[in-house]
Amino acid sequence: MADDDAQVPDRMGDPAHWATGRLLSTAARLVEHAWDAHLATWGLNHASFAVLWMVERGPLPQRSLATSASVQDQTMSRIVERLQRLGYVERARGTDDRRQVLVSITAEGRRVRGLAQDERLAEGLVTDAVPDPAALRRDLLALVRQLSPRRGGPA
Amino acid sequence: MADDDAQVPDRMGDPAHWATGRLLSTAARLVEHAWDAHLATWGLNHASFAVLWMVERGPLPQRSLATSASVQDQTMSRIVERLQRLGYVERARGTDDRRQVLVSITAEGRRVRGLAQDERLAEGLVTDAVPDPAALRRDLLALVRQLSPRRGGPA
DNA sequence: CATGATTACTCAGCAGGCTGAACGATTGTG
DNA sequence: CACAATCGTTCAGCCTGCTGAGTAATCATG
Repeated sequence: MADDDAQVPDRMGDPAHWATGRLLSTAARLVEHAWDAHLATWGLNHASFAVLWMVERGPLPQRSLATSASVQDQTMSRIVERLQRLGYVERARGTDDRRQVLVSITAEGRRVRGLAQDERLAEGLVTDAVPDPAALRRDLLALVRQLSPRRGGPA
Repeated sequence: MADDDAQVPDRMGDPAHWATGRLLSTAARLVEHAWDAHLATWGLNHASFAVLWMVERGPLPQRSLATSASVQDQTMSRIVERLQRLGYVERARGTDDRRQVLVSITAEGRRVRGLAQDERLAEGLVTDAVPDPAALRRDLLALVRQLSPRRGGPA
């Protein structure tokens, strides 16, 4: 068996032969990795940076953060816990609905968020490598819209 | 503060305003999730399925699997360990180079891989949602090629 | 042949994802 | 007011991904 291929045949060593889903996952992971390397300077990563971005305009319920980010509540809970440990956000019980946990950014969190922000780097990671960034955005957006669990969709 | 927006302002609730990297990560995770739901029938997921696909043609060193999949050796080690636990692959020390661990597929592994294969489902997840799947593939391929750590690049 | 560098892999530990189960606060209903 | 249903969050546990550190085999060099 395997009489005409090297140890790692082109068929699998070359991404050109991968299924599109695998291509998508790998590309995402590579971009994430590069972006995380930048954010690590302030103890942040792609997930926690996105949270800081969301709460910058004002306190939000943790559940809202999870929904917007398309992750489970449990996942968001740990991300916020870590941000709190770093001193970048605070958590307080909601006043009108005391079930909620309101997440608000601290002064230090706002400062760090501003420092970490680097549109040029972030977008450049993708746009510098891709022939048609606008088309890519359009396709990714279509994917996210299509696959996001729509609450109250076609009953 | 926050005098003119609802609890979750459009600015962050609507993916159209996200950075491209975040769009990419989210799209990848949503596609992965749907594909994993299918593979879970046989105890597989996107990572382990890819390994079965790679070793189907013959035994390969674990390191080669890691490199092809663009993950760390440690990550691949645990994926293979789990596949071994499921009885889908076997591990054997290399004969010529006893540092290597050669991963080979079992009969059961081959059978399950065949059952789990579903090109229509896998590709359809992406192509059914996207205007121009070919352009998406081209852009993702460019990203992977650009960001993959090239060993022996410009010295 | 002995020594040191390199290679292949494993172990320990952290973080982001997931599911399932529990818990407290709120809301609805009789 | 008591009680059940619901909502928001947390806890436990699993998998994938990462880094850092360690071990064993191989290779290169003197």
